[in-house]
Amino acid sequence: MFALVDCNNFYASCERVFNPDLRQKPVVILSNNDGCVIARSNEAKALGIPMGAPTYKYEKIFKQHNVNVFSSNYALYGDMSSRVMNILSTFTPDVEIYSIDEAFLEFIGFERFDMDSYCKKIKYTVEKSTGIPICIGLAPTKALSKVANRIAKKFQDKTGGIFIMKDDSARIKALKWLKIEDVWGIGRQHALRLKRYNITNAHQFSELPAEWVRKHMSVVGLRLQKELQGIKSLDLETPANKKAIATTRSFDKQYDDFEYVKERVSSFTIKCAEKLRKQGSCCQMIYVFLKTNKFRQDLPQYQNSIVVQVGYPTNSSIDLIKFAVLGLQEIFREGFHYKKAGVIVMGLVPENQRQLSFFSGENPKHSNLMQEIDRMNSFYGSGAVRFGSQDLGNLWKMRRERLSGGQIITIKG
DNA sequence: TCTGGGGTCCTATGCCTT
DNA sequence: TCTGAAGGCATAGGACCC
Repeated sequence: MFALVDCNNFYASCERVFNPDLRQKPVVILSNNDGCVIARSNEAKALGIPMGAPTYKYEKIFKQHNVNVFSSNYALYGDMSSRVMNILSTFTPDVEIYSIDEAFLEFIGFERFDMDSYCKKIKYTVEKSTGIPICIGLAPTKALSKVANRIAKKFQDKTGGIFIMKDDSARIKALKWLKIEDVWGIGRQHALRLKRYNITNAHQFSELPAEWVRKHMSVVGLRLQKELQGIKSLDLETPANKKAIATTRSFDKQYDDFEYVKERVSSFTIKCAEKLRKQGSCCQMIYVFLKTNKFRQDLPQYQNSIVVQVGYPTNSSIDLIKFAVLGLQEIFREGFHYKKAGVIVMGLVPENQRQLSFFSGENPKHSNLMQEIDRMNSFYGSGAVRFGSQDLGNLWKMRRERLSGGQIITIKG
């Protein structure tokens, strides 16, 4: 059996842990740059504030209904998330952390357990120790546990936040209830196509001929279909090292100056290099892109990207900046107002397995230097040590005007 | 004025080698 | 030596997730 444990309105719930006055009140959390709404409490949902709503369009509604609006505070949410995950792992050794607010639990050898009361115990323990409310869906496969979780959450009054798909008739009833566009793994495009064939719920999808699903939705769709039929096709995934690492941001304003964009790209590259070293990886390619503001169709539009082959595996910030700026010079065009740029490092190999080249390679001194920089940044705070290409005057800041006072208290040992 | 960020997997295509 | 089939690899793009 698989359980999907999902934290309710996670970011909003985190803010409430640190400020209990927010209970029963509408709360929304904004994206980076305070651009749009990325999390809402139930009260905010009831006001009709949709996911992804642009902040500026909803300011009036926020004011009208005294909505508590917060900039996102990922350090806080990450810390709360690991507290929840730690507790979950005391209930079964088989846990897959699926996202910041969700985990799959597998129960092998629990046949004699009363899963009803076991799930209640999980829910009670998490909520009591962290203050974060959760819902649990239990079913024979991962995809079905997603469905069960949805039911647990949707009908909380009846389910108490826990739903167990006990037999096949429960499975069929649940799938008939679930709209096709709400099935995990079926996005907008697939939902549109399925509806054209009069497939409107998950049960109809599960009954489609396998060849049709294979043809139109590839092996991914086929696996999903089997899962919904109750045939296990997905296992818990063990955490692997990342295959690509990205740092991309929208700017606070539009910029047309090369030096400004260069500073941003350098900073993104440094961030990527830090993430590489943290994971113990080196990259062999670096992808740089930039684009104008797609929402300003009245202005000339331009976007471009480039993959720069580094030639040797490295995680040296110094080297990577060099290559990223070379790439940027290739794609930058004068006369456009840029709104977003990003850096993605790819072709990752483990640091200790890199092939050294005779003719080119990282300066051996870099490794020690980077270690020292990472150490100082971790001690004095991120950004304590900067590179010449970065904005030394700290001119650029992400807009985070509505940060809550939530503090993380870490007790070591 | 103001619309997020970071990932994964799969397929199609073209080129090269066997 | 030529030819076609088959397989490997890189790349781009689409679809999905949170």
